[in-house]
Amino acid sequence: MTQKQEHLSKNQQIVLSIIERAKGPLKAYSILYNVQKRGIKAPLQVYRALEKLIEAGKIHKIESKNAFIACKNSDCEISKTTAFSICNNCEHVKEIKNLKLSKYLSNFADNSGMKYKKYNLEFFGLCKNCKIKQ
Amino acid sequence: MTQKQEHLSKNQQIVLSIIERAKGPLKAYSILYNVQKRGIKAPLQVYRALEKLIEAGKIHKIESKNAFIACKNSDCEISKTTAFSICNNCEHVKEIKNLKLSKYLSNFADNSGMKYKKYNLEFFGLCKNCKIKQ
DNA sequence: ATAACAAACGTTATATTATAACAAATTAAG
DNA sequence: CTTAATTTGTTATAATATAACGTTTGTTAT
Repeated sequence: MTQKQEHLSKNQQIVLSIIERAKGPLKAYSILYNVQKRGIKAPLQVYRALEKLIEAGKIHKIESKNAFIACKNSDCEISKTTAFSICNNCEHVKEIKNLKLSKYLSNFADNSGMKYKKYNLEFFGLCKNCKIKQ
Repeated sequence: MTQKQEHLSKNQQIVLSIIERAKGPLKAYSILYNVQKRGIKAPLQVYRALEKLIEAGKIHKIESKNAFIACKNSDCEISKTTAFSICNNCEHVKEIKNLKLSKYLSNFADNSGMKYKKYNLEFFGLCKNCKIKQ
């Protein structure tokens, strides 16, 4: 029962709620714009909250987009292993939850003698909808 | 024999040669600093060269670091599928060339109906050297 | 409760990364 | 050659992210 169920601070809660309500990944300055009515005025306040939320596994950063998305994988406790599918057309992003994939990658070892504790995988392609339309 | 053996322009050659000589990934503004003696004066000249070099598969962007590294996988013709190992301590970055891994990921399909043509995978951990020292 | 410490906050300034817009020069293709 | 496409040079500016500092709030141990 020693869940890392962090208590979230006020700013962290505000930022998280914006990200959770969003349909897709949000950029930091777009978050900032959205939370100004709630008293958060400066970029740094947003970035600090983002940092903590990432540590807590509540959100992930989509590196190729510099954007942030809520974690839907409730069982990835600290979620150091992430995979996303990204549509090149409509920009839709979805976290991939696939046990085989995550096992495969978590156990991956090459001949470098390096053991990996963390990875981030971003797949790109056309989503079902956009494939039809084109 | 229809290799996409692009002719590289002057600026593209200059930027590529800097990246190829480097021991690790280089940041755009560090590249800029390195090529100023060769007549490239502005960020945009560097970014334009980087863009073309990525398209040509000569270099890759390490998204988590906003840095650029030469492609050592001579057989990845356009290299839309990339994997890297990154040491969290010494920051050493190495492109992973592993046929099983690339086959596995290239063939990966989840239930979303999305077919992936491109991916980028970044593994994090401690390299052999840093593991010993700690 | 309160002292001691850690975490979060607010604020200003600034660093870092990346692109827009436009005109001139160079290169490739018919 | 000449037309089209690409690359270049240049200035300005947008977008993303962190440094530094002092204050406030929250936690823990006595």
